[in-house]
Amino acid sequence: MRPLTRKKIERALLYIRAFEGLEKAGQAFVSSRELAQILGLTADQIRKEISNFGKVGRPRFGYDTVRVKKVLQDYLLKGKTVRAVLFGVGNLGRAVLRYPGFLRGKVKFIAAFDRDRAVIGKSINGVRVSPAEAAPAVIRRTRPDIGIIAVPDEASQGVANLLVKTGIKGIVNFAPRSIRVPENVLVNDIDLTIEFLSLYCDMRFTRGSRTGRN
Amino acid sequence: MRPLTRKKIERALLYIRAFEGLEKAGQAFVSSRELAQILGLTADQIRKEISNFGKVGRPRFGYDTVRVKKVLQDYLLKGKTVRAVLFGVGNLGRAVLRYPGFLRGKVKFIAAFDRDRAVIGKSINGVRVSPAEAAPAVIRRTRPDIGIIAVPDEASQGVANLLVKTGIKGIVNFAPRSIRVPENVLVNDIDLTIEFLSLYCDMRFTRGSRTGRN
DNA sequence: TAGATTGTTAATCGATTAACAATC
DNA sequence: TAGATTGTTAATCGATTAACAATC
Repeated sequence: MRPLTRKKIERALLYIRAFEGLEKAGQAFVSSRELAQILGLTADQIRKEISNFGKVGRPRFGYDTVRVKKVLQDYLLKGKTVRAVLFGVGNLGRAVLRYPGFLRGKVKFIAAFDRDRAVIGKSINGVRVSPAEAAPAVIRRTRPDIGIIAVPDEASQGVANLLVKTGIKGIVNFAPRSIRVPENVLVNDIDLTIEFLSLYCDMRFTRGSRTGRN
Repeated sequence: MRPLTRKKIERALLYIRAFEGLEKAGQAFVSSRELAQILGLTADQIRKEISNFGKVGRPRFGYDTVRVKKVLQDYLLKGKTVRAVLFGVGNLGRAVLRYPGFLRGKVKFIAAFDRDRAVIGKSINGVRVSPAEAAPAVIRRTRPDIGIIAVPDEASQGVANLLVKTGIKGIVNFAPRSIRVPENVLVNDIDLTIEFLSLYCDMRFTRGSRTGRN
């Protein structure tokens, strides 16, 4: 199997999410056509993409929600939980720590850091906030998978440098400023302003409709 | 000029962001090579994409940060501010209302709605929280451009239906569940779990590096 | 068997990369 | 003028759509 692109990974995770919902609703099988309806994609695309993971569907029946979900999960996550550390416990940082989707999901925060005395020492959703200076030692000891940057713009590059230095290989960056990292570190930028504005611009350019980020 | 794809719109907004930063730093010109460094893209790509907007660069000098920023902004936003309404004033909703990037940016919240008595009537960052029942009337009167869904999963489709009924044509959906909308309504899904997990999966598949969502 | 639905191959489309001629 | 940097054309690559043969 060829290494998946980011886009294919995202969509595979979307399928997992859909299978989970169907499983919870007690639906044992789903056709590519029904999945397409649910996700706002085309049946062709779904069949093609799921077939990346083997012949997991059954003609005449569709996909076994429980089984295929498991196949995708095993391939993408191998049962692992993604362990994350957060920098910046402001409004956005707190919302991330309290985000209910991570509970069902496979993301777990193992530490949070801030420079503000007012939040240091507090626990948010079970995660203790430590002073930023403690970060290198904590990270070297606990070996998290990814780091989340939710600090003000000006501080983002500094945090990125720190994360890189401690050996972190993946960063989610909520700060609306590009950070520089070495070749072998992956960054996922989430800029809320761009997310909102791009939708609006797209509305004014597009004829038909498109859903999601596709 | 052909209608831009979502991806090209997003990148144009990224260029605007970069030009703003350079302008603020007092830099009058920037080359495609330097921009590429800053944004983690290639110079070729940047030149090609900016040339969509006309011959706005100067050989030997590069791009006039102030002027080119203005060209892109005029084309994409025509000086407009995007007026948004929020549904769901939980942790994530509050973080969105207080997000500092929107101030500099072109996004303005004109109303927020919730079902929880505890938050109704409060003002968050200058935006008053109204009961969900008031939404249709407020939206019909104030005509916002986009609606933001930050309610629990189970309520997301209901809010989407309400938004569609009032004539909203663009929705940012933070709920980790796909919503169904008519063809002519655009949805931008932001699922934090998928954002985090896709980065992690990508780390485990990728050889080299890639930045952002490209 | 007949029919529905998958898996796969071919065709189209858009995005990225590479190369170079145009230009200040 | 010489040289650097843009704008544009051509080549490659990946993603999407369409069509259909394989399969239960």
